[in-house]
Amino acid sequence: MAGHAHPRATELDALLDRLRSNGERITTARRAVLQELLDAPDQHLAIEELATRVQARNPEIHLSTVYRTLDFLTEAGILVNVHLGPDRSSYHLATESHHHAMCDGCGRTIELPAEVLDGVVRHLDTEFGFEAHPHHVVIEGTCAACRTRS
Amino acid sequence: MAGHAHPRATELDALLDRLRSNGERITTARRAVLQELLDAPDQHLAIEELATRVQARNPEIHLSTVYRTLDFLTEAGILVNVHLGPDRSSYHLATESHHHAMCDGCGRTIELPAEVLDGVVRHLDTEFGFEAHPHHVVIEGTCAACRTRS
DNA sequence: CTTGATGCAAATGGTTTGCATGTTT
DNA sequence: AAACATGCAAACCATTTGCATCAAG
Repeated sequence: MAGHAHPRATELDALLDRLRSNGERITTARRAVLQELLDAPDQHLAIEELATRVQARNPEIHLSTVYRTLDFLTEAGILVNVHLGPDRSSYHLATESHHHAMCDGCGRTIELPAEVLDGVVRHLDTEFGFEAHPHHVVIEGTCAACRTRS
Repeated sequence: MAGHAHPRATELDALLDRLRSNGERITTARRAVLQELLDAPDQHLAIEELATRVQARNPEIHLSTVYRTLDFLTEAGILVNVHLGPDRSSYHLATESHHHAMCDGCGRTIELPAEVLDGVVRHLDTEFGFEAHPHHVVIEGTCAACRTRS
């Protein structure tokens, strides 16, 4: 089949176009940060790790720029910040909302579809009049692998 | 009815007894921190707020001691640390596990019984082999009051 | 008296900011 | 050329730590 040569590049371009059409500028730092996030296996990266990867390819990008870029992209609605715990702030693309099952043992994270909380959302509405719009909720526990291991 | 004079004092004593029986020392700082937490309306306090209240009654207690005390009590299993967001770390008593509905509008928190997540827990087990033990999960949304206001 | 907790002050470290310079449009 | 992003270095600020002193058991 022809015409799907670089899926990552395509995704990146789509994001950059979104910025452009909002009148925002495309810079090396913004491109690099998005690129690394797209390339990351599960697309979740702690700031430190992200900065390391960005700087591996673009040593001129200063850490403060990474922070500013992250803020900018979050503000622009392209990224989302998830708090996996104290000092475990991580960013990923703001695609559909989803949740996280985080293993206490290995620290790994399983992505869960947004629907896993649908029941709870309904419950909160009828019971408390609370209109929940949970994004990136983190649920702790032990993953299958760590479970058998112990 | 006689004999229930100071419920708070009684609760405090129970906690202190727990420490004592573990061979831990009872100090002014520990007593003061627990006292403030017991006195707080919803028993959730950010560190800064907690420290302010503790020092209002015991000016000699240094901020670093508050930190050390919080760590100690958490280690001892008497307190739990909840992360309501970036820079919104708060502590409360480790009674039964429960969860939090946090309003984006007013920042207030509703306490939810642990059971609201039972369905999810079951789901994660059967679906992913993930043994969830969620403590103090935070679900964002809009509370009833803020809902009508807008 | 012994062990461990505290006050204080100094260090730490992640994040933010001011400003001059370089880029994007 | 104008507006904005970046590099750099310095400022910030919550949290931590070393050490001499004090208090609990």
